[in-house]
Amino acid sequence: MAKQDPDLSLLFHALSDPTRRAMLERLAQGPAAVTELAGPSGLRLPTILRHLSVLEAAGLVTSAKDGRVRSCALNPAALDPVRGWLDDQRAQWEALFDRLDDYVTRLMKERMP
Amino acid sequence: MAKQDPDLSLLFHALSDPTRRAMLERLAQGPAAVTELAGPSGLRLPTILRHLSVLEAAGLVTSAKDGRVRSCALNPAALDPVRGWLDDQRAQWEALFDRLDDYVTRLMKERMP
DNA sequence: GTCTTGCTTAGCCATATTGCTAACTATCAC
DNA sequence: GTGATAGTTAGCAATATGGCTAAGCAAGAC
Repeated sequence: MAKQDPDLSLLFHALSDPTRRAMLERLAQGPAAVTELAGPSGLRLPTILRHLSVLEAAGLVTSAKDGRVRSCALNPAALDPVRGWLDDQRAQWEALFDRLDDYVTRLMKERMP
Repeated sequence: MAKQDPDLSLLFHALSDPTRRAMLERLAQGPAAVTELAGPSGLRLPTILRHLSVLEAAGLVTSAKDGRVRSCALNPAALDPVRGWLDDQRAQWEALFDRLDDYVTRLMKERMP
């Protein structure tokens, strides 16, 4: 058990901050400039820029500069590993609970034949 | 855009650490004691205990002490908010790309009638 | 050119996170 | 009771995170 899946760590960490989730939700409405992304957050631009760099490092967002405006957009494929991990976990968890269920059922039969 | 969804922040933060994900994966095989949970990680018990408390704070794991052994188990419902958020995001992202697609299609038609 | 706008960089501060060791408590085996 | 086992608590150190201000730079407006 160790430091595998750095991607997942980056992704989950990027998603763990409400400001960053709000930025993603804003971008789900369409591309936006940095100032627009800061929007109603009340945070300063440098702060937003750091959050943006976290989102970019995780691959969730891409941005490009057009003139003096940086336009930011979602990278829709980026959440795939997250979904994959969640699906795997759920599958394993369900298998576990099925096993526990079987176990309990067997116990019941043994005790109440 | 603000500090809503403290649950989501706790959950994503709990999932952002590979050690904690490994602990969850171990628990997906069945309940385990703390020492067992530390297992091959090479980390000391106090460290594991802190990770455990993060997982419990996020609601992902429950534990109870039986004699001198603390037994830990998954809480399968805990990931639901995460799945919910991901599903919402995906739906919005798809809607966005459909809109962009329509837009491009319309542009093409206007230019190449 | 000059000014404004939009972003960027550098650097500071407070707090949180992640690891550790050392010392303690509580149970179980004998 | 004695001793081993399983957690637990307290506290330390290094680093990461999230916010800020101040100062800089580049593009567009005039």
